[in-house]
This record gives sequence, structure tokens and C-alpha cells, in this order.
Amino acid sequence: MTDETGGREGPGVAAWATVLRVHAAVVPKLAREVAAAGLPISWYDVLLVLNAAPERRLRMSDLGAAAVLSREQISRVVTELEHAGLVERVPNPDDKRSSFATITAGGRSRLRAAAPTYIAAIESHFASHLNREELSVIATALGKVLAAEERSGDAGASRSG
Amino acid sequence: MTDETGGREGPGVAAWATVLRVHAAVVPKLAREVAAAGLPISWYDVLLVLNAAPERRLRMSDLGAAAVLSREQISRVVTELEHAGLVERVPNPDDKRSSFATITAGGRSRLRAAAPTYIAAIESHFASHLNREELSVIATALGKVLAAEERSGDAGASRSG
DNA sequence: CTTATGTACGTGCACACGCACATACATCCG
DNA sequence: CGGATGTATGTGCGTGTGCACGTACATAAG
Repeated sequence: MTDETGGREGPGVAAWATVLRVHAAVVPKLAREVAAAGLPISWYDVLLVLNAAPERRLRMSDLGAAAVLSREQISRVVTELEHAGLVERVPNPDDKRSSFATITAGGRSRLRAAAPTYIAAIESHFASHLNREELSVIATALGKVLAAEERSGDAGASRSG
Repeated sequence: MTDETGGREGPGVAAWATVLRVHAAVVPKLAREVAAAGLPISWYDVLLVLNAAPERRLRMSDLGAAAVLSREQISRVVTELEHAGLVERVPNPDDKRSSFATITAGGRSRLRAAAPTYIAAIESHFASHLNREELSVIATALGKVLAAEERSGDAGASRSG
């Protein structure tokens, strides 16, 4: 056992490695295809979350938590979406520090137009290679990881506050 | 109304969404902890692949295919690693267009020093939330996706020649 | 050999992203 | 009420990243 820095780390590392590599392999393909359908993937992500939210609106920070993008990214994308008329910023009367982002009719329209392309791309580049049981296990298992890790916050970011 | 653009897309989209979100939640944490151990995660990735390669060396493009990083990123990271003395570029006598990247003794040393931290971080932020069966299904299922998608190449990337 | 086409690699440029900081407001305490 | 502390958001700046292109070499065609 002289050189075992690669291969014998256990099933956890192996599983994580596949997550990393699948992400790296699939994301660019989805991004291309969705962009070709007329929506940058960052726009799509924000519109999708907003459309699914209760009242179709969310505070910036909640949007950051629900979407894949960071808080700063959300702020900038929402500004872009505002200029494009797909989203509006509405002041929050109960807390004037925050504002709601609301999807507009035009935003919903654009989202609906792009959705079939996005879903088809996911099916084509990801889901079509797996059976229902595998998809179910992945969703459930990774859901547990998410629940645990989102609770623990950004560990190591700012010491033990 | 039939306004279901979020939630009723099927198990494939749901599973993919968890992959995206777990990636977004876990990667930054691993990056922090590995960086704190003295190695940027991009360096670690390259050293790991190189160390596991036959002869401990790989051509640039093979390195790009095996690692999570893009070809351009590999080129730049290898240059950084060279300056740090952790990797060397060796010309390929059989094909003078290409060169091998080889890990040095110092590189292996740095890799070994950081590996426990990296593995522990993966266990802590990912694997510890799952049982062996889930890890096994994830590795196998995502491995199938990888095999299929890597074969199909970068679909739609360069149409024009 | 000469020319045309394909492959491996590096790099300038523009853009995306996160960090750290600034601002506005809320809340708690005396 | 006035000051101190915490929260929600926006933004300048440095860094990381991919794209498009250039260079060097390989290989096929004549």
C-alpha cells in the first residue's frame, strides 16, 4: 500500500465524483439548448422559481435560497429581467429593506415558450439514460443531502458567529 | 387554469433539479475546506487525476476529458502547477503537437497532505447523509449518464467548421 | 514533395461570479 | 426617543471561465 490516493477512498467519494462529472458534462448542453430557445439559463432559473412561488413573487433572499444562483447573481439577473420586462420589483410594505420580485405576464409567456425545450433537453441528456427507480432514488437521496446541508448553512464561511 | 410550469414536469426534471441544487450547495463548502488545507480545488482535481493515471502522466486533452475542468482551464492550471513545482510538462516524442503533464514528487506530497481533508469534507457534506445503497445507485446511475453523454460529445457546440 | 484538411495546445478578450463593502431599514436596549 | 446591533439588498473590484482564434504539428490527397 504505497500509493493509494486515487481509487480506494470509498463509495462516498465515488458517488460524489459522478455527481461532479455529470454536472460538468450536462449543464453546458442544457445551457446551449435553452439559450437557443431564447432564454439564458440564469433567466430561466429565476423565472421558473418565481412562477412556482406562492403569489408568483418572492423576496430577493428567498429567491436566492430557492434558486441555484447566488444572492448577488439573483440581484443582477432580476435587474436584467426587469429591463426586459419579464419581472418587476415591488417594494415590501411590511419590511422596507426588502422588495419582492414578481413575474409579469410577459415573463410567464417567455417561460412557457422555453419550458418545453428545457424539459426536452433534460430528458434527452439526463433522464432518458435512467429508469424510474433510479430517478426516484436520486431525487430522494439528494433531497436528503440538500435538507441537511441547507440547514447547516455556509459552513466555514464566517467562523462560529 | 392550467398553469403548471413548475412541479408537474415528471421525475426526470425533479431528479435533475436535485443534482443541480446539491452541486450548488456542496461544491463551495468543499472548495473552502480544501483551500484551507493548502490546495485550490482545481489544483487538487488535476493532481488527483494525474496521480491515478498510468505512468502518472497524461496528455493535456486526456486530462481535460478525465478531470472536471475544461481543456482551457487544464492548460492554465497545469501552468500554475508547473510554477509551483508540483507538475512538469514533458514533450511527447510520438506526437510533437502534444505534451504530457507529469506529477512530481512534490506534487504527490501535496496531494497526499490534502487528500484526507478532501475526503473528510465529502463524507461530511455529502456521503454521511446517505446509505450504501443510495451511494451505489447514484454512482451506477450517473455513471450511465456519463458514459452516454461523453460519447455523444459536445452536442451542438461547433456546427461550423 | 506540395497542398489541403484535421488535431493538440495555448491565449487575448469579454463576460460571469463571488467577496467585501456600502446603504437602508428593522429591532433591541436603556 | 437615541444609539447599537442585526438583516436585506445593491455594487465596485479582482478573479475565474469559455469562446474564438492563432500556432505547430499530423495526416491524407494529388
